[in-house]
Amino acid sequence: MSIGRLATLCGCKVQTIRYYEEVGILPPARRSGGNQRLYTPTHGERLLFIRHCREFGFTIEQIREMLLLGGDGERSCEEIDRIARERLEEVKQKILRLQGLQAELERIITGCQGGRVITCRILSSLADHGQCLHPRHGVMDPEEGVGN
Amino acid sequence: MSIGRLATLCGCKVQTIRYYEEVGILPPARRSGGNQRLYTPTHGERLLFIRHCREFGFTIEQIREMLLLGGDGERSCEEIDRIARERLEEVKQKILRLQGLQAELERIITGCQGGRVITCRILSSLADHGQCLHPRHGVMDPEEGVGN
DNA sequence: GCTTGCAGCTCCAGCGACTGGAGGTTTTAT
DNA sequence: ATAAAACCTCCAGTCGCTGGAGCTGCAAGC
Repeated sequence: MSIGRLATLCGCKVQTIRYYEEVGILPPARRSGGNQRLYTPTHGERLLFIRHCREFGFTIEQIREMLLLGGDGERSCEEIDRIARERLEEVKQKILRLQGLQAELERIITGCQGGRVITCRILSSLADHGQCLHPRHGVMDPEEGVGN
Repeated sequence: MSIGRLATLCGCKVQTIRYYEEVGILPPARRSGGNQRLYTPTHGERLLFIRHCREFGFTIEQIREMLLLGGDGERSCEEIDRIARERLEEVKQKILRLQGLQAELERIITGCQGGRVITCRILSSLADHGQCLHPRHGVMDPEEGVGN
């Protein structure tokens, strides 16, 4: 199977597949006489696993670890469980964070009565920390705004 | 006011301030004889506005636009309102997205009974698209997992 | 006046997970 | 045989910082 076909089947880009090979989570493919990659269904399965993990927001390092742990079928799945639970915790935290943000944004947008910029409550809310109701000011995570 | 003092007051790093100057959202400061930046309270206000916006997840480009629009006090605040509402919509979408993720992660974690890796339901769920209940498979945004 | 040490300066590389492009080669279809 | 599409490698760019190297400025204590 060519790299293009694999990309189509797995719903990702050709460059992404080469990137996964480069960072070592997808094993190098056999090459044709003209140096083109030839993939097996096994590669396809692994790539689908990787893509699915990425959709859940696992990092490449977490995926690498899971693939390593998954390689030994007799090993306890404790560690896999831990990684997944860690990710779940992150997701929950981020939801809370965003819900706070949503409330605050709604508050400042509601304040704006649609006049001129000089009296705009959105701008003044953003300018003035005194008006800020935000609970964890300045300690955001790097994916959603400022990370300190 | 030195750059270090400004950084302390605004709760950000010295490098961040220099970065904002470099990308043109914070005007260059007057320099001392020894070429060190000297800031005024006006700079401080602007920096606080920027930091506050960043905590809400506005991009540098959105902040640039808001600063530009805010510069003319007589202008209608329609555009500011639009930018803020766009951001609110993004936040709402991301919350929905993450809630789906949370449900799915909880489902696959619950499936794992803590045996050996070879029978681990977390791994098989991640490997098998057939088991995937995820609604918007493969169309995630770049901040939370895969973006296509 | 001299040293010490922190704070500042510029320039550049790196983060994560890709993405896109240049410039060349191979495969495939007509 | 030829043209188009797909492939190859290598490198730069994305975003918003962050950290480091290697230098200079400045205030305080002796």
